[in-house]
Amino acid sequence: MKIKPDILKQSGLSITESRKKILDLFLETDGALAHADIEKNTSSAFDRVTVYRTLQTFVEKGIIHQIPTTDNSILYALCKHNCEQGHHHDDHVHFICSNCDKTICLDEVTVPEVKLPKNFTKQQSAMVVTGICEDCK
Amino acid sequence: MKIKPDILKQSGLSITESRKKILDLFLETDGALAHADIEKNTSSAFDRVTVYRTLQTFVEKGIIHQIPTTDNSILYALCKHNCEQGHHHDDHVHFICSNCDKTICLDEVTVPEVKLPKNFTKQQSAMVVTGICEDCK
DNA sequence: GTAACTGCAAAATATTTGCATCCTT
DNA sequence: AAGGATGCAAATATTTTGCAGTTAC
Repeated sequence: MKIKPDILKQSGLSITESRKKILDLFLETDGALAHADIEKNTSSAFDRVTVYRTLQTFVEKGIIHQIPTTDNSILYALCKHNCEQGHHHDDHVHFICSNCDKTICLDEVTVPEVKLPKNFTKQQSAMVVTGICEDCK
Repeated sequence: MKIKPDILKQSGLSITESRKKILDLFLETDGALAHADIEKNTSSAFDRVTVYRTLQTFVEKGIIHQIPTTDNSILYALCKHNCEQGHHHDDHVHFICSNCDKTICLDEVTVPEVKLPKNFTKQQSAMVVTGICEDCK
């Protein structure tokens, strides 16, 4: 596993308490986190605004990516593969367990290609599968 | 095209001004609408709260479905096929144009099946493709 | 007439912005 | 020391809830 300071340094970010802590959370969580989860798990160690700004920065730098949800929230998960700044490559499937509500990145499952209608050009695609995860089985 | 009152009646909803107008909007829009779009396009003819409640009701009754987005909002689109109350079958791909920002339901493109890891069970799946649409080509 | 629906007011939440201060480099 | 990052306060925006009045059937 990569060491936190490295990840931050590689992205040209200064190494601060909040960034280390939030990054930690992602590294030790096997799944996606919502803004609320982060506030909860850091027990308000720092300002809500800082969380907003940190997440935004991490997305911009390609450290985490956003997962679309259907409930007026955004989930964030670590970019495990070759995401560069401003250019994400998270073509894996996201799985949301309808029992435990966890969101899991299925890194080994690639989003399949689809044939788009004529005159449509694809840039990115995302896929979210809902169901029962291995732990709740 | 189905006639509005029918859609409402079939869902066991009373036919009211707001429901007709919002349903109208969906019928004449070839694409998805966000809560904000609806408020805009009905020029505040009725309360914001009514829009929230109407959308919620429509989703419950299987008249519209939600499209996941990555920007803290929910998009809604008409269910064109066999959606029943409490049970959606919108296995088509959604396309978001990064130029004009419109979201289009590609009804003819079905979400492909993916092989999930052992012990994962699928209930539903959704797919969102970003790119350039036919109009912006 | 009754149940369902709407509008208004207000509460609860969530997000953004500006600025002074503090920390990292 | 300089630039970037944080915390605080406050402005906005969004969503939810309760209730009284209205409408559809």
